[in-house]
Amino acid sequence: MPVHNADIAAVFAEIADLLEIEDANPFRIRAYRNAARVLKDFPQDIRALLARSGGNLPKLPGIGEDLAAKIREIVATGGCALLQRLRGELPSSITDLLKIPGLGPKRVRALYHDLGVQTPAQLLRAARENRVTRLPGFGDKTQQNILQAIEAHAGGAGRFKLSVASQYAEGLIAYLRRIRGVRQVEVAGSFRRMRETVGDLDLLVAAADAGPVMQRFIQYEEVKTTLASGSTRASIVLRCGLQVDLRVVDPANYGAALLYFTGSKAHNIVLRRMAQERGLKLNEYGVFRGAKMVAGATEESVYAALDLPYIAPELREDRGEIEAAHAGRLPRLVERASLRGDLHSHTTASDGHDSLRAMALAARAAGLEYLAITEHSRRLAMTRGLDPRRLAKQCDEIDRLNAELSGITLLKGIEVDVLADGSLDLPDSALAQLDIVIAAVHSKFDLPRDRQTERILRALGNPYVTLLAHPTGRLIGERKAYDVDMLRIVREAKQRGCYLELDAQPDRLDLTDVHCQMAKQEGVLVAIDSDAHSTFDFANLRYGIGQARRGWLEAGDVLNTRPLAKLRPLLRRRAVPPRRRKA
DNA sequence: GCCGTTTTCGGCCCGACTGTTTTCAGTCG
Repeated sequence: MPVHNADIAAVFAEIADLLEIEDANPFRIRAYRNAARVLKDFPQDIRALLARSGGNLPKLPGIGEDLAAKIREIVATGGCALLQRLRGELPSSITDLLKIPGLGPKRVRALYHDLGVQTPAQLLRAARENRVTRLPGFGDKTQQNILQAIEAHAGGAGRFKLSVASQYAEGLIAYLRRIRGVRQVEVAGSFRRMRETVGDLDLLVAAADAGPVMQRFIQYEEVKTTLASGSTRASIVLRCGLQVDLRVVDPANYGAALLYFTGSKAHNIVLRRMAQERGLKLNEYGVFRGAKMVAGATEESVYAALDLPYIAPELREDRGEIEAAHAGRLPRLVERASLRGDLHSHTTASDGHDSLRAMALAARAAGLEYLAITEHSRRLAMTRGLDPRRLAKQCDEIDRLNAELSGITLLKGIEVDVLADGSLDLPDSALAQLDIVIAAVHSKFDLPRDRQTERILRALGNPYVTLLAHPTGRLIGERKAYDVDMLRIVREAKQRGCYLELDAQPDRLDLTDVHCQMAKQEGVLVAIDSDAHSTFDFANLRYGIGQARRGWLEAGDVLNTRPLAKLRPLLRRRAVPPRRRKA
């Protein structure tokens, strides 16, 4: 059973949970949580790394001798003696109780020791039988909140996709802006960091008088329940199940508050420590030397007080951005305005909703110079995928439209299916006439890792393939990524002169941020594509940009920031098989 | 458990809100 980075991270996360319930040293607990986070995001396969280096792990932040030994143990045995010991002392299922809002380690321990409660179901029964209130520190209200939280949890609120949360955020922002005295409104939190899903919305308002804002907020028409409501802070749950936290601050503190509520938590902790080292204190109101505030009105002022340049929200994950900022090596992140074209789109010829002409005009209106039309191929029958004859016909239509339209150039392409054995769904003769060939996996998601990887490597070996579409095939919250060795794929792409796609559909966002970083490190360009199936879908490019920025990509790392004249040679190089390229 | 221009010990981020208490522990972000 191969051990992946996520498996090691899961072991450390469970150890942290169990240690917390045992009331262990909080800094020891933090060390395990920190290690879990570092490993989960680590772009290279630790197991492979250990195998190559003869058991030597490179120095990772927050992982010292002891944790490195545990990583080796987990990779070698699939388990961890410490976790086994902890599970002997506490049932493993008890960590589920920690996920219930309102329950922390202290209460979970009391529930287990005094009532024998090990699972949410048992807790539900205990609360219904009125046994929870008998515990010291638990009152009627707490029992009631536990009941509600478990029932809400069963309803499966979970995390919301960024694009979905965005719809609710827009209505709320407009509502809050209309309140008298409100100067600024912004969504902070993971939403501002452009994470692919968000657990809640963190709204920040600048206003001299918080009272009216707090009052109006809990009166918002979509509020289902109010979880908390103080003088400057409140939490509500919308009817859709999305939790929204509001904080109102004075404009003088807005920057510090925005920084604080944007997070990530890990980023904030590092900043606070830096403040301490400089004899300062950083909190959500500002940077203080003693009682004197030295910064806080803007985020820039706070970073400057810590001798740092401004760090973009998408980078604030404590994945090296603070070190990079300190060394003056922050990336100049790609922006939506840098995109000159889009290399993946569909029309009514396959499963798109709009005509070739409509898509061309919409792309132009979205500020793009070129758009590749890349229908599905015949294998994907449910999308009415193209065969060579229909593909040739579409190429003729594209020629006619290109002659007619100005300000936009259509490129001839195909999103050709990669068959189970890695061969392609269309013959080379059909691919040879195109500007761009995108290879895509739409079937056989469950092949074992080696076969899935070999399949994709073989597809990249076809001399006409230029781009690998949505490389892991995941659908956020619906379908897991298929099991592939992404590093091998990235390196093969480099070798073959191919590129990887970041599909900007909010359901896909595939490549992930971590894989973007991997591609950059290996020197492989990424294409940020809408995969548009309608004229509206070009708006999704912003989510792709967000993901790319989280992956540290600069304009130069993105294929389709090139103007058409510079793009064509990059595509053409692949379109000519090496053996025919003689003088 | 990690870490080090305070270096092998003694630190380790900070404040709001709730509920159950009568001054604060627990939880959350």
